[in-house]
Amino acid sequence: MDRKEGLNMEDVLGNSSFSDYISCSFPLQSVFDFSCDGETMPLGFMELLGVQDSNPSLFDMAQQAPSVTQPLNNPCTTKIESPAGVLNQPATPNSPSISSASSEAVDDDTVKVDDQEEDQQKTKKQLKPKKTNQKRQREARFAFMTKSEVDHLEDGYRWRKYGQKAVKNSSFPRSYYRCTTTSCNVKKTVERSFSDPSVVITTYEGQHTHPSPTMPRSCLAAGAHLSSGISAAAAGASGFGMAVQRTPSQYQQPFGNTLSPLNLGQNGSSLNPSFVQERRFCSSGASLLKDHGLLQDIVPSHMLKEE
DNA sequence: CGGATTTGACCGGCGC
DNA sequence: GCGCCGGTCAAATCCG
Repeated sequence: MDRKEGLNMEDVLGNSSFSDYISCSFPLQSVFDFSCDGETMPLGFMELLGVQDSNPSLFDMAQQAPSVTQPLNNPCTTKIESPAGVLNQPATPNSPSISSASSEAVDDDTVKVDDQEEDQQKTKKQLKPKKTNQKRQREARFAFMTKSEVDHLEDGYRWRKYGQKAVKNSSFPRSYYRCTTTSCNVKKTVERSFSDPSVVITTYEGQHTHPSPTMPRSCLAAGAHLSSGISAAAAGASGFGMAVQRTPSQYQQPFGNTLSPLNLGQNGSSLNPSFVQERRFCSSGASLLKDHGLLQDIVPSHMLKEE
């Protein structure tokens, strides 16, 4: 839709893939690296990403954190690229462009959507006259990369695929998903990196208006407990605090537990650190694996048995 | 049978 | 103005 975003993406990527971009373009830009093997706690991706507007945590820390750069396919590693870094902007994690843009995008849209959607759905069914004047405003987007063999990663929410398109400059199609919960207009697109087919690029758009159907409170607490202030603040403040991006280890290449979030922001220049949180299951994180009750919600039972 | 997925058509925005 | 492209719709199909 917004060509701009496509262009932004392309601007960001150039002719290369996200992975190239991530691993090459900003090797020294604020990168979180949470290793499961070392002393570092396996900080859940969820917690890392669940950052909202005025919340300083993630991107603030992204700027302050020591830049530990590791190869993309470092085992059991979560990387978060600072959006500021991503766009090669001055390190101003709390800059107005970040917070204002994100809140605007979110708040505006949630209001508009109600309004427009009604309108829209009435009219659309009669041969889609669609919106007239108003440019459609898009929700803030947030993309990240996951090294995974499966395209559609479980994230605790239920998604319905509503489209698939071939992507220019890529031999892999892009899939479009929408949250199945009524009144929740979160969307996500999933595509594979052209240059590195093992990398899945997931782009979320919008905010869930409901808790994750598979996310128990205890997990949130546990997540907050596991990680320090960053996660607690992040999970609490985020509209997506309840969202869970799970990446069942059994889906992934043993060496490929890599997630590289990219915040695309509302228009590419402003960044919205809203949302998705990822809870990852590292082989060493036995405690995290205990909650089979949860797992059963999102992981087919036969997979659990295989563990 | 109901829900999810597939897939071709359609639409709007943007660049040339 | 035109063509390209991303995003969405919706009928057809699949699947449990």
